[in-house]
Amino acid sequence: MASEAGVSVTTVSHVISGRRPVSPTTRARVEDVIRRLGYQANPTARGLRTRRTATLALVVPDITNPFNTEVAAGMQEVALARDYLTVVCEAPMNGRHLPDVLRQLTDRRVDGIVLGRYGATRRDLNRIAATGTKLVRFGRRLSEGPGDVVRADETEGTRTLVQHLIRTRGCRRVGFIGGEPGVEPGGERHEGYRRALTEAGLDVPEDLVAWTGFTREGGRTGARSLLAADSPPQALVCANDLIAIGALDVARERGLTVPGDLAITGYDDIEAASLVSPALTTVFNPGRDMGRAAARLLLERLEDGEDGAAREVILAQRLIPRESA
Amino acid sequence: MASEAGVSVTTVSHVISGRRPVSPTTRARVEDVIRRLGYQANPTARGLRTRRTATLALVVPDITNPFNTEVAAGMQEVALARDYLTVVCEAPMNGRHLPDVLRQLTDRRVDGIVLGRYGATRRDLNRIAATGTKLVRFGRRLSEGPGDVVRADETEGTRTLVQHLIRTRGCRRVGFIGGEPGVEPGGERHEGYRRALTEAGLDVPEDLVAWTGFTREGGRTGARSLLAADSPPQALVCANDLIAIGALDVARERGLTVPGDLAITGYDDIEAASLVSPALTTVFNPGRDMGRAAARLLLERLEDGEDGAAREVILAQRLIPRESA
DNA sequence: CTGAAAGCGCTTACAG
DNA sequence: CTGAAAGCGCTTACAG
Repeated sequence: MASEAGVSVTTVSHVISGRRPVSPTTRARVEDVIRRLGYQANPTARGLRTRRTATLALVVPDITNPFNTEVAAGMQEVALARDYLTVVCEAPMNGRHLPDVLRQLTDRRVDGIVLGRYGATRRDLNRIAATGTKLVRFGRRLSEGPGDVVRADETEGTRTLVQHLIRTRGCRRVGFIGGEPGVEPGGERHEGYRRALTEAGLDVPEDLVAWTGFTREGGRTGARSLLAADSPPQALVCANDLIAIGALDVARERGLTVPGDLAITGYDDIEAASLVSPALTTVFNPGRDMGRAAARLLLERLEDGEDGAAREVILAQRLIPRESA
Repeated sequence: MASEAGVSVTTVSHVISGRRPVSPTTRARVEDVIRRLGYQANPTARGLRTRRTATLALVVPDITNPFNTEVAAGMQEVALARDYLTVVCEAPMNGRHLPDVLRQLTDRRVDGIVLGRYGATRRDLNRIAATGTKLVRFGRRLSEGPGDVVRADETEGTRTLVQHLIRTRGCRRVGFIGGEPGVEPGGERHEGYRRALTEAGLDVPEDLVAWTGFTREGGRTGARSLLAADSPPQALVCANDLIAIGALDVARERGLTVPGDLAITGYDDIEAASLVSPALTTVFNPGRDMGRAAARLLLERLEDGEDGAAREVILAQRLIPRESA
């Protein structure tokens, strides 16, 4: 390549990187040969020298979860534009695969890791940090370890949803079906529900809150129990879409029209949310935006000389009004 | 590392690779230091020498499609066991991003590419082959270009599904709603439908076949038109789950019970298939198995000295009997 | 059974 | 404005 253009490899390197001035004529000649030969610097050799691999990794508990793939797509979108490759790795929750996968990644010298999952221990995080690999975590607070943080505002998302419910349907008795007790993001979503009711001057009816599980079955159980209350709810705010689909089942079995007799809301906007009948009013979790934000945080530290304190980016969620509320 | 153990880097390299005998004592000493230091050979340096990167790439039109992520998970499962990394890249169908993404991948010297999408031109394929990168394609015939092929037997899958329908529900008038005319895998699925009817000694009712689109709306249109036939169908075989969900909508709007008045089947087993009411009887596309098979084909050529002619692996599909038929 | 040395293809001080 | 050379950390012929 260098000999083709009649210059040294040094010069070729510099016209590609732009790290030092090259005379216009030389530059033109080299660029011409580059184009003609379709030359592309060997990333492996470059990586050996620079100790950079130009790759970002996303680690998730389940690569099959659509939210996670949205995150991956968002990361790839910004990474590709900066000539970084995005790799997605699955580290199933069961059996603590996470340390192994993280090790694989740091051994391969990826430049940055996005931990799109819960369940990393402080030790896992510290080990990553120790290798110098840049880190972004999802969903947890900044204080809980090294690395930048990206998260969605679940509380605000639920608050907006419940406001919509109150405004459009005029409900006054509003119930809540959470997931497993104590498991996030159930708590944050419950908090948003409380806040919206309080702000609207409504009671927060303790008899209309059920904690079951983040599943369709949990929704059925929860809905049956809340519908049995002395003064049954006009609306059911469900902590995720699966719960809401279970609540829909119960409404159908009771012959209740939705949203006429009973309004129902979900959360997450999984594919099925728009496929059930009536289609679910829900909140879309901005996975793609979170992926974008995470990649940007990484790239700023990797390429733009950012070296300040850890940062936390909180993204707004988007209300998806459909038929069920 | 080498100095720690009091041996040359040559020896360290050989105890790791096992490519030449090392005396038991030396080996033990080196292995001890490796363990103590948590030493791991730098893959970048190794790659520069061996011209191998120990990475496999999966290219898909839409990383968000659950089928594609299943494929990725299957690839990763077998790749990880052989210390290969799997990277997933999205090349959207619109705008011909594919050549760029492919170029990125070959520039990075990935060892193998799995093309999990339709729409690659002969030229794209030849370009990959020219770089020496191993290639596996999905869903097209062997004769259509270089590389090994993995595909699911869609015709057989539909045949099994329709046999099930006939056997369990005793239907004699069975309709078919396809996707866009001429677009695969609609044709293969239609073929399986025809075969099952013929084998059961039933008519293939030309007036009960509609070609619409692979969407819920397509299903609605198709179902309305077939239900208007002089002698309406007892069952509707739909070319995918979305179409079946649309058919379900129409059954509900007409007050038909499913499967009592009308049996309905889907194809693919998307998440929503088990979430709608009644749950869809459908066929599961073995994405994970296809990913596994693809990675194995690649690894055989990369690591096991396989250098024979192109191979085609055809995987069976799995019937998922649920409520709708 | 083991080691010294070349070389993979870059980047980057150093020199001019 | 440009080039010769060192060096990134391995693997692998070559030599003993």
